[in-house]
Amino acid sequence: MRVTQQDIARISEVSQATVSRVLAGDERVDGQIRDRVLAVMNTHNYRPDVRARSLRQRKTHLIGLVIKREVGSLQDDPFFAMLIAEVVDALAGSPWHLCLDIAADTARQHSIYDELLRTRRVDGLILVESEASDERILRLQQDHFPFVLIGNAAEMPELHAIDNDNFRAAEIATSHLLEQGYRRIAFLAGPKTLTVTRDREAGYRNVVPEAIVAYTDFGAHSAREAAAQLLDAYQPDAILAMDDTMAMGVIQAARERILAIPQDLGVVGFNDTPLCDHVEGGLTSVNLQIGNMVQWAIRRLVAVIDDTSVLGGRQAIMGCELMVRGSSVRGKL
Amino acid sequence: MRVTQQDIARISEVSQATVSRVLAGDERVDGQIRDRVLAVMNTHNYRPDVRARSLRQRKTHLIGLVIKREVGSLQDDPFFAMLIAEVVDALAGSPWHLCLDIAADTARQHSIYDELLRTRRVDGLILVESEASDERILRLQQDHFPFVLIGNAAEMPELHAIDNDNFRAAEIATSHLLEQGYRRIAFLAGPKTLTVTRDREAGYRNVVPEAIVAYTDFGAHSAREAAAQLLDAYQPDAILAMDDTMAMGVIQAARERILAIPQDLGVVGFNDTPLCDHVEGGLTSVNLQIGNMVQWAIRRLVAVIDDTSVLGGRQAIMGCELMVRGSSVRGKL
DNA sequence: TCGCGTTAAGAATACGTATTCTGAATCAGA
DNA sequence: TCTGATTCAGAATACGTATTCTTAACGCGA
Repeated sequence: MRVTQQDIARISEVSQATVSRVLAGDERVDGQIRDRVLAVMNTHNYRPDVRARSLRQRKTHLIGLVIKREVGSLQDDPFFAMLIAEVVDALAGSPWHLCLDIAADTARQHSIYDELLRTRRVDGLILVESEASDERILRLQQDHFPFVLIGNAAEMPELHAIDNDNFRAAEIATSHLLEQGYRRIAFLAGPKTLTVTRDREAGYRNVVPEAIVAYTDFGAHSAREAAAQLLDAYQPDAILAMDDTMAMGVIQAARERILAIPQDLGVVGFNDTPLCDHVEGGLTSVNLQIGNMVQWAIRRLVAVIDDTSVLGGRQAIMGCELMVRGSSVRGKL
Repeated sequence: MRVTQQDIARISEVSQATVSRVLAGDERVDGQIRDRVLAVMNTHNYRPDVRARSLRQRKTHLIGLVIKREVGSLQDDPFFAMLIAEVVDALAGSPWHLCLDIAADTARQHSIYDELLRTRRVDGLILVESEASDERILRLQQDHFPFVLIGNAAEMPELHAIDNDNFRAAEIATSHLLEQGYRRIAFLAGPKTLTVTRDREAGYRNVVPEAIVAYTDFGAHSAREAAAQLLDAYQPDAILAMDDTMAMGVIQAARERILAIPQDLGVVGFNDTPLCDHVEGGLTSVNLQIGNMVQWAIRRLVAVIDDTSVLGGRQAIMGCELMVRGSSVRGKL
């Protein structure tokens, strides 16, 4: 049988309320009694039942991380693994725990919402890669449910959100390719509906002399096909891909055409994942400081949950850094 | 304010108990009343509070997945991403949710145990890559806490566990290299304490004419260094690596030495991760059917939690399949 | 018509904790 | 010495649900 506060109280010859107070570190309880209760707790290996605590305090201390993607993309794209790892890391040692859900299709998304917040399983949500007009966000808002966005939310300044400066990131990456002497730089973009796609495309267009853009789905496979078409139709001498996984697809397409990297084709990705080191000579990529973003998001989310007054604005933009490796460096021509 | 069973009861002009019964699909409640209550639930958008339910039923419907690795290895090694993805997938649509924790150091591991099971946050645990003499397992056993192992537990047949046939897997991979004409085949092993390492080493030794073994930590970086030493000291013509990530390290080391793959060096990995497609010509790898393992583990865990009589033995061994790609095929010499 | 078994819903309770309410004891001030 | 404030711990309650206990109504056989 499980040992409860009632048991501890009986053995310590105090009331259950006192045990609870000791547990909470209440100053008003007498030192001698406190020590006695603590000792009993210790010998009986007591730990409070989080289920009862959740009911009473109306707080589960669980944070939901909801990713709107195919479950399989978790394997293909290290970005999400990085994200999850950072969340786990940021939560380590805190009283908070992670509840993870991933789904792309709308029906499943809705059931996740039902399960996670309407039943009050989690205290707050972190949303990743939501679209601008995401109907889920409206539901969360009208339910007054605590949540934080990772991704662009410029159109809704009342939301708590953190994002990269994707415009600038694409500018920097494109400029770098120009400096390296590449002239026909194509942008292999993600789905057109995502704000992250639009932001980067805008940054790219702002710098490039002549824009060549192709939209495709995430993943190495789609990227490979799209890159093949791009290469055949436009003969670009460099491709900026939406992420490293797609850049790998680009590299595969280049191999098939016996294009040497970086001589014949410069390639740059995003996210600075471990994939970059698996490319011969290294893959140039934009580091988006996911760790910082996640830390901000969690700090903010916890503050919202605890109803702490939030310092600063509701949105933040994280800087980024171009990690130059072999795939984009051929020296000036 | 949140709508509760009490509210539904009041509006439907029945007792709270009846509402609860309707929710449970209790046959004994009158059809007319049931419809009325359901209608009220619907219009008021009622969903039961999972916190109260957890307390009452002594069940949180949360499953903990505990990975004993550095948090960072989640990014480096797609294996864990695959594992997590499979768990999420297997849980989708079920009443169960995933609580994820990752940590390598012992202190943090212990606090995870405190947090997850002694406070009854989760109903059961899935453990991955535990060592044979893992002290955590003893604690779980004496607490009678439901858990399932993914990994070898042959020494403890009373545990519920599922594993690959790692002996056979290593045999198959090694035999394949022999068939391809490789003669000096080295095994780049993981930490010596892990049973998975020992099992595979045994399978390898069982087939190879002359054994060359090096132990190292997981991850591409350690593998690269270890492979470099291996190549310089023993001039093997093929290397069997513990996983695909380590195989990538091997490939890097080979590149530095201008060794062509597969001509000068054959390489085989484990796990059949997406990394395999990122290698020129493809990386040969052993597919361990993680999906099947995870499904077995979860089915079993849920059965143990629900105290359902378990059919079949307590342990199962999953088959595997060698996915032959370019990195190990040079035709017979 | 009486009594008993059966059915169906309400009343009451328990799950383990945090917190408010209550009361006894102590202490300070006059 | 008495009064009122203060301190500290116990009693009581609530959180929202599931379930056991209880009771009222009904049907059926004698």
